[in-house]
Amino acid sequence: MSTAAEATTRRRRKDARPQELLDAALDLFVEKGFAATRAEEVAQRAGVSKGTLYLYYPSKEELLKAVIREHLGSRIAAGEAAVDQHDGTSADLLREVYSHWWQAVLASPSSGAFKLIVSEVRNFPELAGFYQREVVEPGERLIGRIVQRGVDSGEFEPVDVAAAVHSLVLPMVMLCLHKHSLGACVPHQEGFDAVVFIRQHIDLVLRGLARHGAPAARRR
Amino acid sequence: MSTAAEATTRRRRKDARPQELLDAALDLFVEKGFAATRAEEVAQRAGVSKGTLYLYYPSKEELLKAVIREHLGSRIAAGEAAVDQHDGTSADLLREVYSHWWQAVLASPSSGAFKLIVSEVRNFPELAGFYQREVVEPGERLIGRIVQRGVDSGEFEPVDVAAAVHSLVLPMVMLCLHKHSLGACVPHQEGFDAVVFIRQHIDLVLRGLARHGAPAARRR
Amino acid sequence: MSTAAEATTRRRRKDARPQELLDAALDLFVEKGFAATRAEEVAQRAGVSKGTLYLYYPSKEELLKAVIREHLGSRIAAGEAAVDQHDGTSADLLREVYSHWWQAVLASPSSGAFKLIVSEVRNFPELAGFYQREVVEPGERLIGRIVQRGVDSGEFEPVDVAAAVHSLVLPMVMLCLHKHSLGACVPHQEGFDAVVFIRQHIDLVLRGLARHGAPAARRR
Amino acid sequence: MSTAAEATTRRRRKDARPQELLDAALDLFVEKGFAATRAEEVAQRAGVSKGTLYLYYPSKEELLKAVIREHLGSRIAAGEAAVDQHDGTSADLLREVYSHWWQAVLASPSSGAFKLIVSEVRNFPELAGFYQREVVEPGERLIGRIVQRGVDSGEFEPVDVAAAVHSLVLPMVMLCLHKHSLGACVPHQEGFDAVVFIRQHIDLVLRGLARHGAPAARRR
DNA sequence: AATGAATGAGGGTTCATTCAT
DNA sequence: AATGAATGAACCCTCATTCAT
Repeated sequence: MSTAAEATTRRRRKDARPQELLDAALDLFVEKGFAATRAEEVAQRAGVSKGTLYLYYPSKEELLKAVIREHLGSRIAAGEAAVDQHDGTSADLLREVYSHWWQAVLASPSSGAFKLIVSEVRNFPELAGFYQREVVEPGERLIGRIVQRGVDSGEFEPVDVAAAVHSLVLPMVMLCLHKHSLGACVPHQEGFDAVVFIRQHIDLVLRGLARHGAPAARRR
Repeated sequence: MSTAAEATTRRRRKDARPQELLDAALDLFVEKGFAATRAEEVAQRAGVSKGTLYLYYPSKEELLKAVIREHLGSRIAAGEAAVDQHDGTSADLLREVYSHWWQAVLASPSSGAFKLIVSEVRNFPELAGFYQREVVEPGERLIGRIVQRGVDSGEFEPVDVAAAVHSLVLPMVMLCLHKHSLGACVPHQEGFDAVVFIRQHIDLVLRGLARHGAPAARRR
Repeated sequence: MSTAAEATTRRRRKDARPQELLDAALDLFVEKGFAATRAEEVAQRAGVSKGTLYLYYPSKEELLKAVIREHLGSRIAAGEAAVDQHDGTSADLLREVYSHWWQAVLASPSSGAFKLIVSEVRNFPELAGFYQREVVEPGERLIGRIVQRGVDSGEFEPVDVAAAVHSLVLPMVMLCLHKHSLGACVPHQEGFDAVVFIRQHIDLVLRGLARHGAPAARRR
Repeated sequence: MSTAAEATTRRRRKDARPQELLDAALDLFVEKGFAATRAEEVAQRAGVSKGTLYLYYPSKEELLKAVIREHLGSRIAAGEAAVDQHDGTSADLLREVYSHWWQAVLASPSSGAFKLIVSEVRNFPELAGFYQREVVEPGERLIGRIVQRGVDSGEFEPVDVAAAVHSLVLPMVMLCLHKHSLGACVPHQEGFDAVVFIRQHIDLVLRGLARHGAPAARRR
């Protein structure tokens, strides 16, 4: 093996470590909570020893913050573009962009990060500002723009936009929390499918938003 | 003070101990999480010594379970009666039962118990069954009955009742969680009032449920 | 046993703990150094468990500081009074006050505290100010007063007082250090007796200080 | 640079490694103590990596011993020759040999080795024999010979030679210790100059040793 | 020879729980 | 019943040492 290849092999492992540790940490922090997760467990799940964890993250707390940053760092940008380009109805826009996005989040490990925020903010108040800035505000702004667009075009009733946004978003977040709390404990309720529910919820809200006299939101 | 009076005072305090401990434990478990809360802190906040805590609860874990039992033990019965007796529209019934009830929950310390469930179920799976049995099922049954009533009477569209229930309930639970996580950390968002939102959310959902051709849900 | 007696028994142990811990800590810190001494060793030598140490001192470092404070806290006051009251020659005063004092120090566990200072000041610079203030300055001032008194009375040559003080004091401190370093490792050098040396050293220095033409310092 | 020159450079660096490591180790061990110094710090200060340290010394402890050997290995030989050749007064000899030698020691990094001995002998008793054999005994023998020479020649009082040697030597060792402990922490005491003190101390002791009737030790 | 990633034993500190008073 | 001193298992983190590259 050449020196370059050697270095590469070693490098490859080293480069992969932080991600492996973050993945392990997310799983365990979400499952057991930060305080109840031992640093060594995280290391073991990542396939390294206790000491190695500390080569990459200076403390368990910094590891938590890195996990949060990774999974809740701004991901809204893509959505913004979609909103700008869309030229159909606001109802379609919401159904497309929004329900797809939440399905993806729910299916991804990032869904657990919401539980982490809920469980740990009060112990690590720095997280509050980060979450507010990176998730809450851009998220509400994005959905708010869509709703406002519908109101402006006469497609929706002139509702309180912020409230409508909450009606749309809160159940989605709750689905994420549920997935990693009760949902992981009880046998799946027959007949409940989160993905189906997302669509149903949007439909219901869209019917609530629809302007009287305007055509009702189409069922697909 | 007479000896009898002293005895009475002491007795009263003694009788109050378990409740004081539960109150202190709820506060702290909700704020910091179960694992990050020290048994001694709970005792101190309840005004007793560490040892005394263990006279009333055999372990920190049992204390957690008692807290959960206290705050999430069946409270739905009252609602059931209201449903049976009501003879107005289902929309009114929903607004009444539901908005009053959630306002009460949100304002009470019990709101914190939802955060406890979300944060701790996976560490104490016994809680899952309890919560499912005592809260989820009766709660969904209650709201479900009201929605079904509206569908049956032709007041509501023939929607998927379970989905509508989730659309109604999930944001409420999320409000409880928010109150004890982010909401306790960031300065109150101007213009956001949970109680107002509850009404707005019901109105929105009721508009979504309303049968075409039927009169729209009245704004109050 | 009466309640008072009970309390007393328990209290007695509790009151004695800090001193027992300080004694154990002094021994071990002096012998092995601060960093090489384990907190648990200190606890064991004091006859308690690891956790108990932390009921009395919040950290190993605070334990070190308490040890230093205990053994190097101002003890010079007594000497001051003796100097004020003495009305014999300065040579006699020095022999009496000073050699007695150093014999006492050398025989006591406090002698080890000098080794602690030498070994640990650079890691705990707060100790420097304390030692300077509580030991170096009052000590040098005291001895300096005696020497100055002799110079003023014509008993001693008009020497550099500060230098003479160092000539007197440095070997004494060195004896303390030696006792707890080399002196604890090699078989006692035959013929070397620290107490005898203290007197010999004073005599030598006094002969060096003595004014020409004045009667030489008497040998005792 | 030619390959040959490169090889030379590398060789030169490689040859210098052990010395660079010893220098770094002395500095750090003296400053922070052996136990509180990390092997990696030593390597870093010597400009090599952690692993390289272990190519030259099999353990941190062996590094300590090498440091001690380097700085306290027999250096007294030069002094012995000076004593043999000297034909002036013993006082002059003492001043010359001794004051020069100690000034050199105090100014050199070797002064720190005394602190190392004091701090670490009890953890590494092998050091005790080495120090006794290489430093204490030859040093005391050398100074002792000079004093004895003065006594024999009638220049000095017939004092206890061993005691006089201690009176001469202990303050010097103490100066070395001071330099690397308190002296490194507190702002330099105004008016204190170790080199001046060395001369003052010799003068004082020589006056104490001087035979009555014999000419007093000259001030230089 | 040199590096530095990896290891894991070890040590400081915390805290649930016990129990003598 | 109430206390709080004491315990020791457990956990976070460090660092001497190893070894693949």
